[in-house]
Amino acid sequence: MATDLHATAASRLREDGQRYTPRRRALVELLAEVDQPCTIPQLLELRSGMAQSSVYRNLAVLERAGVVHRIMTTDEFGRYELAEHLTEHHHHLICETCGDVTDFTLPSDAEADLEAALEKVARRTAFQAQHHRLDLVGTCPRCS
Amino acid sequence: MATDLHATAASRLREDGQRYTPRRRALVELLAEVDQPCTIPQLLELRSGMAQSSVYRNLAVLERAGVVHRIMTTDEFGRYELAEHLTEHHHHLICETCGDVTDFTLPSDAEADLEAALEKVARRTAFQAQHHRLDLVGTCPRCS
DNA sequence: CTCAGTGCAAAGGATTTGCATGCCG
DNA sequence: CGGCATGCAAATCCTTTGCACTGAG
Repeated sequence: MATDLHATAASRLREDGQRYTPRRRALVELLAEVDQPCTIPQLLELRSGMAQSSVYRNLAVLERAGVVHRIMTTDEFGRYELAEHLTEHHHHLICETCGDVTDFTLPSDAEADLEAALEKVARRTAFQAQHHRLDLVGTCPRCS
Repeated sequence: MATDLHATAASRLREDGQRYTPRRRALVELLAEVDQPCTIPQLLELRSGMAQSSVYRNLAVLERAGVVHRIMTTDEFGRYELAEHLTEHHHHLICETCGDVTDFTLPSDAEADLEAALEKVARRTAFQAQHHRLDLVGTCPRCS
């Protein structure tokens, strides 16, 4: 599992002409452990000792290689999570109070229906869709 | 139509203890005309003569009053659109190349199915959902 | 006269970049 | 050796804020 994760990450980076350095490995490991989208400050706190600029730079490299994904929620902070190739297709619960983001999945039939509907929209509008994004915005249990 | 728009905006502001000033009216008018989420630089260009700080401040006031809505896409720019009370429920096509955002709606049955599925998720996770957000991310016709 | 709204300029804060150093190939 | 990765510090860029001024009630 964890081996697969790093092997895949390494191979993606290699294809992009990049190395899988210890810092990059550490970031991937961290994101896998936390299992929810993280801000850079959070990552820095969890693994102090890494320069802030290195975190930004390495996450940018990992994103270009398709290993991680950057999401924007409702605030200004970018959040990073492992790319869906390394996890599974999911959506987000966004708490407007504390900013926390957690994952959820839709029953596969609902997901399939949604995809079919979006497919039609893309065709109708001549939009080249790469992926969709579905979030619930509100208040998480801890904040309500 | 346009009368309704301004009347509603004015009343919402009044309830919030705010006035419907010429600048605020101009912003609402602009957003209604453009009919797609706009960045502050775009608004400034369309209606030069307004101080940048006034645009930021007035949009913040309008947002608190529920007249406009601020969305984040994939970049750092906040984008504003009229609140759904003043338009209709819709979703977004986000172009990763040019950053442009356009609206689309789902067939009402698909929308209803989606809402039912999300309702279940909210109950299951004890998350107080205020609204949902669905976007297609990809490349717009002009950029592809 | 009072107080919110406005413009201008400066401050904030997340993110990026320049540069010197260190390390892997 | 050569070149990318890293740390540190300075620079950027969107956004917010302080302050003096103006205008409506």
